[in-house]
This record gives sequence, structure tokens and C-alpha cells, in this order.
Amino acid sequence: MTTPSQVRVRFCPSPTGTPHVGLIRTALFNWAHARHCGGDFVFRIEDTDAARDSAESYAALLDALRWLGLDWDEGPEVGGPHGPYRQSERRPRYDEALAELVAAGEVYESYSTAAEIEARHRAAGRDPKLGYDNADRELTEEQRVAFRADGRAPVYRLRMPDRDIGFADLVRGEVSFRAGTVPDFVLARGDGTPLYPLTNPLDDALMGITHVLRGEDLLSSTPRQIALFEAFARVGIGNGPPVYGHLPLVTGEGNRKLSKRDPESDLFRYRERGFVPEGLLNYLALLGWSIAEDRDVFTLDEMVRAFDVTRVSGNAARFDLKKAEAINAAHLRLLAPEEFARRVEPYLADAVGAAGWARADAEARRLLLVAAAPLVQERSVVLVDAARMMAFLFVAEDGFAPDPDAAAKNLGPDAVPVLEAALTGLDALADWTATEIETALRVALVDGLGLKPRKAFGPVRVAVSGRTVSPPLYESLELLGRERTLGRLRAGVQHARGLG
RNA sequence: GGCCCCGUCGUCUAGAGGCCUAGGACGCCGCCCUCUCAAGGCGGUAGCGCGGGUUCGAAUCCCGUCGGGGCUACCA
Repeated sequence: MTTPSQVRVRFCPSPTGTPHVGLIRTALFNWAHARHCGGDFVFRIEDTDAARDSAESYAALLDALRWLGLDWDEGPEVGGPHGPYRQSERRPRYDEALAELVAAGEVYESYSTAAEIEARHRAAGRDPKLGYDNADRELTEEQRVAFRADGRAPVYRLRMPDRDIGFADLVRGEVSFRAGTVPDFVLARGDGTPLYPLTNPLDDALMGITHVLRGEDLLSSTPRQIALFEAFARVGIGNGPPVYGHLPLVTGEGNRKLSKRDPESDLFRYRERGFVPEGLLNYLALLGWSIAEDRDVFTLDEMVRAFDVTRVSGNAARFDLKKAEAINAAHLRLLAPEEFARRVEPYLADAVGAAGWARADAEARRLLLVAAAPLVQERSVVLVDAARMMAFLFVAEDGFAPDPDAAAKNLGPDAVPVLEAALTGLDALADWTATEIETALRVALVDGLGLKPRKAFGPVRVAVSGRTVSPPLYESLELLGRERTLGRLRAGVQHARGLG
């Protein structure tokens, strides 16, 4: 079992909508802290809101963590000694804890409506937006009976202590809330339905969570949680409050907290474009943390070794797509060609077309992919770029057609002599290698036709790759092979003569 | 309104009183390299919100101010 000194952190999203990059940044920091300390990373699903939670969203959460490689020690589909790990399956624990709290006088029934509370504030000349005024703390049994006879259902509120509540936040240092500024809050509805303010801290207590690293948006709920943990401890649940660390918010344009409504917050959008987990995680780590003064590209292992929550910055961080892309590009370049090939494959199948892809010989395709990988790795920001750039090597000849815009610019009548000279020069080659191809093309086009290299290779590039931007030309032709290259050049001549 | 957090280049950050003439990265601009596009190399652009203190010395500590943000549900 767990020793008290063991670090235990948790990631506890609610399954609504699609995973959000800010949420994932929180998961990453928790995971990194656990791994750095040799502690446990607990994954818990907070699905107490049947109206908003969905099975798709639950599946997406697991998919996201698995894709990123953030493995959990306890949680859904893994189990653990403190399960179940979905709040929808833990109801008896909430009911029991609530009953104990009520019995101990820590929690009381409150019948005030929002309108009544506000009216009392106005009558007393106070700000009507102050919130609940703790007016029901000392209701007598007669009063409660009267309310119920009136058909009113109570809510259950925690009696907040009448003192300042401070704590040492791991990222912010000492934080303190003045006595009287945090009203008694609702833990459960009158019908006993437990609410987040109860279930989240209760499960943390029950699961032995030692460190709570979460978004700064939850900072102001901390005094309430601390008071609750103390109440739990008095009735024999848990060991008091955990240590807190409030991570800076991830913002978007306009410095607003990135919400699930913002399209750029959707994690899977990045996967679809071909961000790799290494790249995205590295970038997310940079949002509030840095590994060294002069470095910002690192592996997950390096992060685990160096991660220290107390070194996390307190300021909100703007999600910058350009920087995210640059970091991802750096990780793409870091992959071994075989690995890069494995990662692009699904995107390539997509770019080539599923039908044509399935037809090809898998092993030949793999070898070609690995050979082409180094050529496109340093030219890609995301895997979709790589797939598009190398697709011409994989499309069947009957499915190949140059991009219309590229053809319009490079395969006009002027291109006829260029392509014909290239054809003649290449046809005569004994060895089909990049160096031989280069020599033949230079002799034929630069020396022979007196063209500037830039002018000379443009039509060849478009005729063969179909695009104005391609991997290096000679290597591309070598990989394409003699027959396919010559065939495409002939088709290019036809096109340039206006017969295409 | 109340409570709380935050304030270093456009953006993310380094900076834990002298190492700061404030470092790195992304972006942007220029040059080199060059078969396209990249990558790479070199150079440039740009910042401690403001005002008071404390100190021999402040980006760093304190106070104030201004600014930004979060929370303020019988959602999570």
C-alpha cells in the first residue's frame, strides 16, 4: 500500500467535450511531477454531471493520454486499490461522508434561496453580490420542519471556520484568504446529490492524494477545500489538506483563458495536422516551465529528470501556434528515419488515397518511405506537410497529375526543349543514382541549353513531383526510379505542348 | 462590486540584490549556402508598466499605483 511520504498526484477531468490543450498541460505537469518524484499518477474521471458528460468524451480522454504516452498508475482500465476511478460509480462513498459530516455538525441544511440572500444584503445596505450570508447556520429543528412543511428542499453547506485561511502554494508561495470572505458553500443538493465541491476533495482524501497541481482558475476554491479537508480529518477521513500548486492559465488571443469553445484549444486538431506527442508535449511544457536558460527542445525523459513544480512560473501563458510548430518541427528532425517513416505512414495513406495505398506492396513501400524520410524530415513542420511532399513517390502512374497551378507556371511551351533534353540525358544514364542524375541534368540543361539551374530544374521538378516545392530533385528522381521518371517527363512534354 | 493571482522583447521565458551594457527561443528583417522548399550559419529588430522607498548597489526586496487575468452556480 501507499506510504504517507509517497507522492501521489491526480488528473481528474470531467468528460465533457474534447480534450483541451490547457487540460493536457495540467496532466503533463502532474505526470512529470509524479515521475520525477517516483510517485503515483492517478487518473480519475469526474463524471457526476449526467447531463453534460458523454461516453465519447470519456473515450477521447483515454485516447489522448495514451497517444501522448502519459501513463497512469491507477485509474480507468488500469484499476488500483482506491477504485473505482469514475465518480459516477462512487456514489455510496459520497453519501456516507456527507452523513458523517452532518452528524458531526460540520455541515448543515440551508433553506435560503438566492433571492432571499440578495434581499437580505440589500436590506442591510451590503453589496448584493456578496453571496451566501451564512444565515441558516443556527436554524432550529422547528424552523427546519417549518421550511419542509412549506415544500422547501435544503442544500447542505459546510460551516466555514471563522479565521484566515492560508497555504503555501508550490508555484505562488504564501496565499491567504481573509476570514469572512469565503461563505459557507454547497456540498450537496437537498436530495443528496453530491456536487463537485464535495466529491473532488473527498476522492482526493480517500485516494491519498498528496499534491494537487491544477489551474489557477481553481485558486479561489482552495480555502473552501482546505476547510473541507480539515472537516474530513475531524470525522476520520484522510489526513488533512494536500499540498497545492496552482499552474498558470493557458490563454489565447486577447489574454483570455483558453476555453473548450476556442478551436485552437482542441488537442486532436494538432494530432490531425501531424504534431507528434514529443513536439506537442515539449511545447506545452514550455507554457510556464523551462528546462534551462539556453535550451527549449527536450525529450520527455529529460523533462522528467529536470521537472520541479516550484520552478513553474506564476504568469498566464499564451498558446503560440508558431512556436508550437517550430518545436514540433525540431522533434520531427530528431526522429530516426525508420521511426519518422512509421509516424508519417497514416498521413501518407491519406494523402495518396486509401485505394492506391492498399494496392502497393507493403515492404517495397516501407523501404521507399524510409529512404525518402531524411529528405522530407527537415522540410516539415507537421506530418501532413511530409505526407504531401512525398506523396508523388507513392501514387500510381495512372493516378499521377501535376498540380494545375504548378503546371501552368512550369509546363508551358518553354518547357518542351527543357524536358526533352532532360529526357535524352537521363535515358542515356547507365547508373540511376542521384549523383549520375545530377551530372546528366546539368550537362543537358545548364551546359547544353545554357539555362540557370533555377530555370532548368523547375519544369523537371513539376513534371516529376507535380509540385513546385519538392524534396531535393536528384534524390527524388533516384527514388522514383528510371521508368516512372521518364514516363512522367514524357507526359510533361505532352502537357507542355498543350496536348496534356 | 467583493475576494484572489499576475506584471522582463510582439509571444514563451532566463533572472533567487552586484555575474545584466538584461541571456535564450519563436516570430520578423537582412546576408551566406542553394536545384525548389527547408535545414544550417552569420547579423539585426525588440523588453524589466509607473512612482516611492530599503540598500554602497534593485529586473530582483517592501509599499503604493496603474494594468491584465481568474473566481464570485443547487456546472465541473
